[in-house]
Amino acid sequence: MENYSKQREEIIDIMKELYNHPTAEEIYFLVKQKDPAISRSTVYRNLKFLSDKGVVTQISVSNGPDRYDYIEERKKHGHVICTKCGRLYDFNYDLDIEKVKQNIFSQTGVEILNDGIAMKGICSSCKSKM
Amino acid sequence: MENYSKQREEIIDIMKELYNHPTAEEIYFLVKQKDPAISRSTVYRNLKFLSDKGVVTQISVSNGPDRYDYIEERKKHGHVICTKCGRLYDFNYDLDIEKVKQNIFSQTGVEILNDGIAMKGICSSCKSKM
DNA sequence: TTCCATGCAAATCGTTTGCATAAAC
DNA sequence: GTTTATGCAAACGATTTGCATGGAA
Repeated sequence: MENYSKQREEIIDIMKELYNHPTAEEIYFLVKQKDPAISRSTVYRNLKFLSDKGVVTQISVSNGPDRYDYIEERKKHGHVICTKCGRLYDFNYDLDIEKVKQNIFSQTGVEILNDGIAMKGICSSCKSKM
Repeated sequence: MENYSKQREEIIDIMKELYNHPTAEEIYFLVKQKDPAISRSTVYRNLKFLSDKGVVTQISVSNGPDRYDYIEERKKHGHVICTKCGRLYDFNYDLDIEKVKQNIFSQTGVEILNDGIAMKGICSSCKSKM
């Protein structure tokens, strides 16, 4: 996995346009509109490749398919998922995040990735229904 | 799902003893040693039930089965996973986490759960191999 | 002309479901 | 007795894999 391919370029192009954390399946259908011959496994293979390369983030959510996010350097952010409705929200990093990262590093030796912050909680609309 | 059952009690008992974020499969085999007749689906059903009830936490990790953690009130902690080797580490909450939670709440309206903090990063041993 | 990526279908993994039986209330 | 939980096996969704073909270096 190092060579150019038309399909990989198409996948990256689509990812750049999307801001809603699409699933592999959603990406597959969108790319398919431009390139009907593309196969599902090419999409999965490339998403894995791209997340290894740090081009996209893979967000694994409970009880559902993984979501993907194109990483823009200028927009570092974390993700929060509502455990009731499954909705995924972005949030921007603040100063305190850096302190938390350092604390975790000193406790565990793990260096948190720039996109590696994911939280679980309950969103306001779900909370109001309880 | 509200009644007592021997199987559910056995699952909870096992969970209380484990501190290594076992998978459903691992829990199944451990309970099976005490109760060979128990079925896999009973384990899955009860883990889901218990995580809905807030007795255990469900931790979803990329490219692998979910992990479960018995929640002890006195030991609130978050989880960090190394994206290279998949090892899962605990870390304890600090003061700054509260500030981060508040910031996220004001940005998104999502209230972070006590066990809802999961991070991704690279652990020291994987980093040294790069 | 060698290596890497693709498309297809089958396989795999983790988990959920339908249904008959058994246990709780 | 009625409800709820279990065990089994089959179904399921998401993802991965083997293999033959096609494209890139």
